[in-house]
Amino acid sequence: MLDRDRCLVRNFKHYCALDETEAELLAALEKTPQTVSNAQMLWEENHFAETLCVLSEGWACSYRSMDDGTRQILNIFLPGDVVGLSDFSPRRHLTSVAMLTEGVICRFPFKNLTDIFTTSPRLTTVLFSLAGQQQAIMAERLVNMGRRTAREKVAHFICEMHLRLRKTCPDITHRFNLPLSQQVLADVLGLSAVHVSRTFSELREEGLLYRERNRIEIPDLEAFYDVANFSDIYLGDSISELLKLIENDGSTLR
Amino acid sequence: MLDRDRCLVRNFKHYCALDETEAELLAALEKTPQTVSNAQMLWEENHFAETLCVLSEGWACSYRSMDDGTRQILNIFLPGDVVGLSDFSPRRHLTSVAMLTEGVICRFPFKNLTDIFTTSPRLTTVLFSLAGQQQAIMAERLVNMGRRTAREKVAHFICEMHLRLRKTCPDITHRFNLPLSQQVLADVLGLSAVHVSRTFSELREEGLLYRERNRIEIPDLEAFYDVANFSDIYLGDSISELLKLIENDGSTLR
DNA sequence: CGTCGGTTTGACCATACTCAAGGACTGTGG
DNA sequence: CCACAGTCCTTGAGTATGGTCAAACCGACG
Repeated sequence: MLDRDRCLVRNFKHYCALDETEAELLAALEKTPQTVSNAQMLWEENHFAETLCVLSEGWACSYRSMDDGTRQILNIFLPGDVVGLSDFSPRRHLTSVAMLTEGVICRFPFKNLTDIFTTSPRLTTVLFSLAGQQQAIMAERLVNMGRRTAREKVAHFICEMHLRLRKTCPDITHRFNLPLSQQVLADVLGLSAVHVSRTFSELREEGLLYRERNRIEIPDLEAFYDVANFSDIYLGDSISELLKLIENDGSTLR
Repeated sequence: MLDRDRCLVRNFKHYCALDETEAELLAALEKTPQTVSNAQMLWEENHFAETLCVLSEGWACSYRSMDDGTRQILNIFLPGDVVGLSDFSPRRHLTSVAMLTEGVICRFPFKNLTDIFTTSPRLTTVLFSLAGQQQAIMAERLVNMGRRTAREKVAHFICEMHLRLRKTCPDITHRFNLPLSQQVLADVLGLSAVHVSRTFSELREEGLLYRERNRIEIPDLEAFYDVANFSDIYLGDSISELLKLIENDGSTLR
């Protein structure tokens, strides 16, 4: 198995040492890689939820379609993310998920997840934390939608993406690739595509942000974070800290 | 221990049979009941997260404070809810939590949660599902904020509360108590208090919704659900169905 | 070279915000 | 029993942010 097929194992090793059993449990989630094209749907709203999946390569998003034909995007997924964790509770998917670029996904059945619950409390904890992180991202977006101007919304979202990408590619500084059209951004931020365009123009004229095709450039990060009122704590991954808590006093653990 | 002190056990029994060990694990979460007054804070944003808590009686909400003094409420908690599940990942609380009425809470340390992970895969599954449900509610609210008018927002939120309350008090029909001021509703919905007032007036004049103090009356539920574009699937608790899935093929379980 | 998706720009409009004043009700102390 | 403060709600007038519609543009790609 190639390393690029073991996104999750790599990801999790970042948080805690894995023994063989654990590595196997995780690797089991990525046993069925499958290439998918841009805009391909992984599943649809209301359909029976048979599998989750790991996004090994490419970008995806979950969304809800509205009656009037518009949609609200709820989450953007990056390589290494587990997609569908939040759809775990109801047996039907609450959201549709579609690719935003071409990529590689690995579907796996719920059963693998419950296997992890029964076998490894440590992995369970990490999974719980991952779900929590996704929720934190959504909470932040809720704040964004409710209490910020279009300008702040756009800036804040760019900051979020910038930071999330830096976590896996620490060499990113003030330039990065953002394969999202203005229509997609509008669907994320609850704005119209036209207004997103105007907002980009505004930011460009002020020299705060340049965007060309999918290329983003932020000349002065600090100034830009300021526009967005961006605070990064909600993305802080203190999972490893959390695990320490368990291991230190949790003699019952393994 | 009185039954009213074992909110969670009662709640969980709704989903699956509990053996003694499991009941004890859950009861452990409610060992330290504590009465709290209206508006009392359970914890504050950015503070070190030492405990979660079970809300045994009363209503509470989590929120994020903005620089300009306003706030965005993220979640409303009802009796029986576990508060802070989403704050599990980062060691600091990402949101403040305050009571909306007087009530009773039971704080418990993270350790209890990880104990459950190590001991009972079934409870773990249910907890995971509960976290998922809370996320589903937030997702729905995100849709609400991004893609609906003030009128729909207000109506939708009332519907959500109506349904959530009915789950624990099935005798509620078209009248119920909603102890939330218009300012609080505004903070939930990303509107101004003034506009919430106008919206209520509009709905009242159309005979769709009456509100007096904290009393809500919905003369025609179907018509009202229609105004809200409300679909109840996201609140459907299919946890029990999910557990069946585990038990049926999961011979490893217990 | 023409088509297509994505973007830009303008003109106009609507939804919801702000500010401000007044009203209704509750609880308090005289 | 009344005066008062305090909270919550209502209503009006003016404004602003962002939506809609429509046309033109631009670069990619067949």
